Amino acid sequence: MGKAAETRKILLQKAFELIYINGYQATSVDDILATTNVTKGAFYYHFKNKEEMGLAVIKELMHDTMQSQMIEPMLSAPNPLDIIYKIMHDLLLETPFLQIKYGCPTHNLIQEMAPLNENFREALLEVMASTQKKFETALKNAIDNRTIKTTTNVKQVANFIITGYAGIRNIGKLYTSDECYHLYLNELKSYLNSLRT
Amino acid sequence: MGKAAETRKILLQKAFELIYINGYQATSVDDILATTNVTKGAFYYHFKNKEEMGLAVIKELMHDTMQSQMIEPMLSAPNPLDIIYKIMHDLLLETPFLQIKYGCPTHNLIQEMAPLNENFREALLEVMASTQKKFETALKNAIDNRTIKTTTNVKQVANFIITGYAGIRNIGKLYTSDECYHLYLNELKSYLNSLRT
DNA sequence: CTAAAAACATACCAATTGGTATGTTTTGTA
DNA sequence: TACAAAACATACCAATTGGTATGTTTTTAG
Repeated sequence: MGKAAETRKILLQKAFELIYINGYQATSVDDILATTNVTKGAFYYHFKNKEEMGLAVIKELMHDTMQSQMIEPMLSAPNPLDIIYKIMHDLLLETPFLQIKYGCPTHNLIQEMAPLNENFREALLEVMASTQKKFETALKNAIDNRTIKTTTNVKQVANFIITGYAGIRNIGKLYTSDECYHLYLNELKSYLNSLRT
Repeated sequence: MGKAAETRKILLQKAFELIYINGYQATSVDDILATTNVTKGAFYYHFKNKEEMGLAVIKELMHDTMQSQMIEPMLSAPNPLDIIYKIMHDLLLETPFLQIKYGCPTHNLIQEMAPLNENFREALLEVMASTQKKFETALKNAIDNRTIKTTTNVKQVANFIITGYAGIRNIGKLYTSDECYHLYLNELKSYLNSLRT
């Protein structure tokens, strides 16, 4: 990677981290510059404005992260239902970067920016649409496996599962322990079992 | 209500609406003043600072609204399970003030403010804790009714249901139609049925 | 090596922010 | 009615914001 591309990557990475903690609007360009030792000239050389940078964070960083966090486990699936549970479990309890207090970067951004900015909404929609597709594929496999009922509405169930994750990342912010995560995971397991043949 | 109390109420109500649309941090005191024809002097007579006003919105407005939207339907419950579904249905599809695009005021504030400000977190936790208690009571009634399994973990199920609502209010922001709400409600119905004896 | 383009650095700016200082008006009460 | 306190109004301020103008340095291509 060239030096310029490196600078750009550093900016995106640090912006991502700050946005995760403080939100997009509350993260100032100056904040990003202060924590990267990059200057304003460099920033506005790489990005037309703050919005373009924010969109690049979604399209170039979050999209790929989401994919690698979903695709890889989803492919090596002996039992799709167990894998779905494991993904949720690992995402909630075994991913140190993601903290209960700060929730999920993607759903934070959806909550804050989707209503405010159409470009953000569309970029985030793409991230979530491709994630949902992965779940739907896993569920189709589970149908073929005869693991779950053939009458299962895979789109509906995938939507329900993702919705639950988005929700617990929200509710979790109210608490100071991971108890509610465990509570959620237990009931998720029951729910997933209710799908079985 | 005295005139001063009226002014205070107007400020809280308009602040609530603006915060719902734009978020707490993005809603400036000047915005609130401009849309209420109240002056800055009056604002800072009624509230020590912006934070105190925000907390008053939660404690004096949102808490009561949430209660009346939950308690009343929850009490007149012939079948608790059906009532839970109806509450969700009405909240999502029959409450004009709440728009898909802007989600739910409470969960918006949780997402934005809980990690940033301990006072907000605690105030919001109280709102959600009392809401969850209502659901737990309804579920206990459903157990006594023999509607749902006696082995049901009411706390866990209540948490799961609320979590789903928080989630769909988040995911819904990505879309321009209420299709995903219907999708969610359909699967919620299936899930609730899976709880039955 | 050299010129031009890419990459970065510095200094600045107008607008907006939450908040304050210092008033004036209104209201309750003796 | 008198007067003090409550309620409100106006003018200001320092800090922060995203962004720009105008540089200098570093790469790259011929």
